[in-house]
Amino acid sequence: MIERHLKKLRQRDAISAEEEQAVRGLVAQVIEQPADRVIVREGQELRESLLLLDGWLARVKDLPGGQRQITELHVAGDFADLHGFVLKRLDHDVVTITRVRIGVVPHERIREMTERLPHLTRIYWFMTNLDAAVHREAAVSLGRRPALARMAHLFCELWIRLDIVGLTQGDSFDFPLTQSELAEVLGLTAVHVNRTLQELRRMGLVELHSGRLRIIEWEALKSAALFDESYLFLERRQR
Amino acid sequence: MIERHLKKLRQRDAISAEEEQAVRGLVAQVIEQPADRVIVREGQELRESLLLLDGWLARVKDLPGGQRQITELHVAGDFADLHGFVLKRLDHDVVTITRVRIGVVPHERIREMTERLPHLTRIYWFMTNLDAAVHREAAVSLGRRPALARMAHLFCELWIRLDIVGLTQGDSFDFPLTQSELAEVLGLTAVHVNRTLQELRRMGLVELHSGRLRIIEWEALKSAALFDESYLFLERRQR
DNA sequence: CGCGGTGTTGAGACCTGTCAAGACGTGTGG
DNA sequence: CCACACGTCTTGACAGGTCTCAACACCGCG
Repeated sequence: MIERHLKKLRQRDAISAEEEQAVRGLVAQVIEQPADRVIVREGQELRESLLLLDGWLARVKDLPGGQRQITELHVAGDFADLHGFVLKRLDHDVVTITRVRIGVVPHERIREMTERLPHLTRIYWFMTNLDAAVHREAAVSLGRRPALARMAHLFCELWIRLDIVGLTQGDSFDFPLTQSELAEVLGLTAVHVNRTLQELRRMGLVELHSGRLRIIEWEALKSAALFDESYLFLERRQR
Repeated sequence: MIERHLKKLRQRDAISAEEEQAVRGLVAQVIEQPADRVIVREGQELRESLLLLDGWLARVKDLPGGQRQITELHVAGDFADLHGFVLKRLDHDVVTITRVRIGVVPHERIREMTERLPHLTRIYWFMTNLDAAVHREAAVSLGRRPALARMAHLFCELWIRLDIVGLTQGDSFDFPLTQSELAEVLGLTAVHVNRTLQELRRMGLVELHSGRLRIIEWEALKSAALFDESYLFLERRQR
């Protein structure tokens, strides 16, 4: 199941046999968690990071007053809080969206990797920077794109990210978020998410029901979103 | 002038004499650039990163249609595009706000550092993750905070970041952005920035004229912004 | 003295939010 | 098997924050 993670790495750079061994050796144990659980709390002292093997996670920032902003969604293959390795605590919670399987990676092992494998270290450094690039694109969405384009953009991004790790089937994929959770990602209210979703459906671009998202018109969806995938750094090259 | 950069590092972890030497050795040359110049273009192949020694930079993402989102502001001491070292190209432009002095750091030297100095490498890894934490806080602002709080929050953040590197004087600091540029940071229009600024002034929280921002009521400004500095990771600890 | 960039103001439109109620669906217990 | 409960989704009416467009004021600079 760590295969998905390796796929994600190999999409961006070559991984040697020795490095692959090191990656496989990172996971100390595999645990499961049910849906709707806080699994890492903001500020908590960290000794390990979480490699998501299966299911969906979200990174959530709370505001006094009960509002929340989901700053990133994570799917199988993502290192959800690798940044915690150097930050030592997080500025947000990590919560489960669905039931998940997680590989627990002790910081001790990552640290050992940084002492021994500089190239692999640079790849993981790259991965946290890719994460930041996704944040920046989200900032553009939140700052400048109207609701419809914002939602369309998210769907495009998720399609590509899931496709890399083999989690799309034909023109659709599992999409377990409720409309309220979607609203927390998009910086909208649940009511407006509902109406925007209907609009996307009425335009014949996507369909979403019972936890499954179908992209009907990929090209039209992309242009509604003004989507340009270059911020996902899909090219493979020496890092 | 690289002292400001060292200050910023030392705020977060101890730097040994050997590491300090390495940091000083990163800069190959110092160049100057006038205001309002694009100095790194999105997508451009990178062989060096830019350490800002003096002045202000912005990282800008363009949308087809001419809209722009500034995803981060940089002040003296910031490594503006350290993430470019592993990304190899940027997903945004880097532009000058003011006249700047910049230390040019060849990637070759950073790479050499990653092979030889794992602890310093982790510190720089930390710095790019700090950058991402600032992005996340910006996402909360853009997604959830109304204009007034959003602007107040930015002013609080800048005050702290400038204070770390010794660029505040009393209750004020140089703030060279035009209202249009401020709008590009905040995801607002210039007109609304103007009105919001008047509101903050009318409330007696800040004053801004001729490129200088004065914070009149720090506590009131913080609470108007719901500002909590913990996302800036100001504590010093082993990384 | 005129010009271009910047800042300011007003009126009206529009997108998104708020509040409230009801529909739907699925799991639970009687 | 039905009744109910709870979360989720949907809908309507209305409010409000922010945008758009347009005009004008201000100011430093050539």
